[in-house]
Amino acid sequence: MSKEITSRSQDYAQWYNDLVIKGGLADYSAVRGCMVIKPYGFTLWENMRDQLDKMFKETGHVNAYFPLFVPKSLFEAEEKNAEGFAKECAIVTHYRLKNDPENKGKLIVDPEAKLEEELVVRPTSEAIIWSTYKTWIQSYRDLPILVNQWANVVRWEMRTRLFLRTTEFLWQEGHTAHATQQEAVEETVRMLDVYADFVENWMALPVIKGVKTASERFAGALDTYCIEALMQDGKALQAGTSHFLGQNFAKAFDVQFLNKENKQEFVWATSWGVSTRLIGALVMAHSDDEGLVMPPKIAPFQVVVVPIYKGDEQKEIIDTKVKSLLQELKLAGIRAKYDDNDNNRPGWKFAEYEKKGVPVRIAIGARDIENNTVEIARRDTREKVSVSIDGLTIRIAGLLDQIQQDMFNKAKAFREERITPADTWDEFVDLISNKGGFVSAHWDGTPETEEKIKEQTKASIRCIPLDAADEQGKCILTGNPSNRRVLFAQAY
RNA sequence: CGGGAGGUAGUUCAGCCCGGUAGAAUACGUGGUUUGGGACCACGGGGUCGCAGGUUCGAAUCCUGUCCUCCCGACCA
Repeated sequence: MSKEITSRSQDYAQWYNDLVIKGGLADYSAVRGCMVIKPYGFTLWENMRDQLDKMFKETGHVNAYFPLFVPKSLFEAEEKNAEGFAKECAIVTHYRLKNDPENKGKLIVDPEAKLEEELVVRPTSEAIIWSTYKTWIQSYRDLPILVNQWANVVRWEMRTRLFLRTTEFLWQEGHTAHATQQEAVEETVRMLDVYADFVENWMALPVIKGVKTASERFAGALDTYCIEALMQDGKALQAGTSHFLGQNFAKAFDVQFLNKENKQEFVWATSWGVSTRLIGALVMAHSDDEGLVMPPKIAPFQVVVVPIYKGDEQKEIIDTKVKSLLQELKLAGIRAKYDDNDNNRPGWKFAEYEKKGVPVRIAIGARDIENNTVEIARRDTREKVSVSIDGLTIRIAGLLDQIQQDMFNKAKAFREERITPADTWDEFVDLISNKGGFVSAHWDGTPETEEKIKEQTKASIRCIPLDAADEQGKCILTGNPSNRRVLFAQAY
């Protein structure tokens, strides 16, 4: 990698950190690799969570909650899954502290309180959930089980980044059990579609649906489906995954049911998840140098109203106007905030809410009262217009829709611009290192080739797109035959 | 776990090379003037300089050790 790109990516990391921290979403915590999600960031997460939860319920799922701790013996039951996560597990070995006899006021782990069996802090919940499902399932009449849980998980990563890769993170994980393979595959694809729908229509972020190659597959899955998004620095980000687990977990945990023919069968499984990483995707995809840009549909505040006044008299008149305006906005289902804090001046507030990415700002001052107008500024384009206060709510509602749509279109145009076909190795290398984005190229289907390409270019196969057309071609590296193109990119 | 940078006021950092009364900006508190793109004045509170040793009359500064953080790499959602 060239020096220039290295420094550019360093700048990008700085830009990203500033956005997250100064935008008020999150901050570093005192705990290694963990972050504090601040109220503004958590409200965003809640909005995302509520919508996803609604979509899960619309597709027949229910929520439940399983333990944080997984006994090691359960964890190791599904071999591939255990192996895949073994290197990044936090483990509870003791259950008690005691006073340090040699160091007053300090505590040490009580060696007497060693656990007979260590507890793994879940990096994912397949093991604990499937050991439970065993007790829930006897007959085909118990199927399907369509359960989701909202939870935290812990993965002891070497290096962390706010939202994108923290030691502890929040997510949802769906775990379903089915009587047939076909049903399970359908479920896997259905949930991938739900994710794509959510990310595109609520987060205004276009994604590519695809299947992972064997080496990128979830540990223990037969197939991993994914949605891949493109960030503004040209790197790809896996935004969500949906796994077809086959009968692996059923066999590992001995989950069988009696079918209609009175025969024992292993159940078929899926799991799927998205995490607070989506917030990282949102930040990297939409923000500009002024700060965050929130898609209206999930923005913590959709509208902020800033009063501009001299003296209490003007303030009172504005207050009255704004009060009825806020009421109207609320009735229309628009999340609005009135910032009449007297400690900060309007200019300060303008800058502040731009950093936070509030989609629409309404400024109202004495001049406006006189003319029966307000000033509307949209965050995404930073355009300002003065409009009549009559019919404002309808105008704002329309504007929010427009912003949502425009943000999606902008992100999509950016991505389309950066899906480039490559037919020779030189072309491929040039595109990956200089242009970035997705490079669509032929691959011979072997893990060895995939690995070599990754070593040489740092680009991995992000996915085999679901809509990839059959096309005869030659592998970009080996020249061996291939019958469709896959998408390569450098990734987070 | 390798490479780099860093730990000094709530925050961002200067001071360190060349040892000698701990600083700036910003944030915070009080009072006042302000308010259409990050206001200004006055006064004020706030730091055992990451931690532990060592050298020295004297250490933020030099030496040794140690812990932690960030960035890059490896690993990964």
